[in-house]
Amino acid sequence: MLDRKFILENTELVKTNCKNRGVAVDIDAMIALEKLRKERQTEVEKLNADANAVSKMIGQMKTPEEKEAKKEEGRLLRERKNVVQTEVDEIEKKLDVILRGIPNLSHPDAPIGADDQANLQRFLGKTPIPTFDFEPLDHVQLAEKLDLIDFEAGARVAGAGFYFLKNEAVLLELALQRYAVEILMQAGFTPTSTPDLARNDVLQGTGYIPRGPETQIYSIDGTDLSLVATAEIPLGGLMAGQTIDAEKLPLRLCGISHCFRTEAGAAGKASKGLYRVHQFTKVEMFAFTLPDQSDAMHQEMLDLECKVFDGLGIPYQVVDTATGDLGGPAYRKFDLEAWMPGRGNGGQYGEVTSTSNCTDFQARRLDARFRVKGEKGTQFVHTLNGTAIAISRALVAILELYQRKDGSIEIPEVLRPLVGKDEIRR
RNA sequence: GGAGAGGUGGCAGAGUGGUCUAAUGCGCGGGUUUGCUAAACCCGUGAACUCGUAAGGGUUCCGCAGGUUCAAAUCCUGUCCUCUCCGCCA
Repeated sequence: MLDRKFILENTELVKTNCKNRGVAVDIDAMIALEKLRKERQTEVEKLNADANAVSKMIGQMKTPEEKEAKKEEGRLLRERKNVVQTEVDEIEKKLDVILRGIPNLSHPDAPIGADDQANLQRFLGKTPIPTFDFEPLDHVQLAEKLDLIDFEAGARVAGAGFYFLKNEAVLLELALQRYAVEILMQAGFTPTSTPDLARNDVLQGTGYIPRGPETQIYSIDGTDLSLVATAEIPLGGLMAGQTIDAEKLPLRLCGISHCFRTEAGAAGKASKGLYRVHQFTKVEMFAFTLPDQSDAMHQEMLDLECKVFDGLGIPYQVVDTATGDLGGPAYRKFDLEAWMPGRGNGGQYGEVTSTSNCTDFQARRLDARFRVKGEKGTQFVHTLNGTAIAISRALVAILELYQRKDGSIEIPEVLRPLVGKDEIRR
């Protein structure tokens, strides 16, 4: 959510930004509403002051008749106040809807445009794309052969999009978490394992919308809880409503959680096997920073993501996401797309991480502030998030990249001590 | 899950319908006194929004949301959280 005052003072900038992001919002309607709200609010305050004055007088009235007359006067004033107040509340609601639809500002260096492939700045990781002297299998075939994933059992138990990891896939899942957390701890991130459910107001604070036709979120019937789509949700909620000492910033956290996504409308897409599933495990970075620290923190998160994937020997490209593809909260977003030999026809890049600088957009909704010692007042913190490792997609890349001609799979070197094996073979 | 108690400023803690503009203490900031420090004494001390060039003013906030009333920290309802006891449980 953007600051109202900011929108009023920078109308053209906000309009241009909405256009760049492909979001249609009627800023002029919002400004008109805001003006109307102010007028009505002043009216409410006047009526309120008058009514309070009457209330004070009631105590001093001598005769019951005088008291009754004053009470009546007060009643009338309150009634009128309530009418105008209701009007104010309604305007406020409308304003809120518009305000929540306005996306964050965009980083000046973020490529402008809607088609995300056109003018992106990219760079590649350390590992070159491998060539195979045989026809590589995709991860579904590999997992079948080596008894690593049971999609059918997953479907029987929970429906399509669910799966059982088995055997070395489980060891890989554990190892990948340990590996990622180790790197993050060395970088000063406090590891957490988060609730997998969160209150709906926390979801909304982080910019996720529970319920509704477009939602990606599973909600628990009869409660105001939802399954989290990422640890970003509970980690953002961690500081909701809090005021942090500026000295404690930046605050680096990482969370291990299960992630649940309905993937509504995703059916039929290139989403075979583990690539697009309803549940997976993820290690997520999250940071609360001072406003002037967030750009550097964003770079730090990107560097860590690269470190994770360079370490695993996975080839990838970094994408500086174009404005039209940023979503609501992000000011700038970098994605890592790993090379997946079994994807598409002869291999394709597939998104494996995403790191966003949300500036104060989430913080405003979450009401997460900081205070500088000795200074008056508070300001909103900046929040950032980034995937350290999403197990399901990392598994796709690892299984497909590390397959050998004889059908076995080599374990990436950094994971060997954690898995306790060099290869997967039957 | 059952029974009970409770949520008030940075903290502790008073306040049970109208001078609450929230007592008091601690903490914190400043000052006086003073070889130094401490003590003592004095003054000040929350946040959000908003008006004003400023000095300063206004509105809202007693977990949260509703309700009753001319008037709510105070009464009522719901809800969240905390604590104690019982039950259940990995």
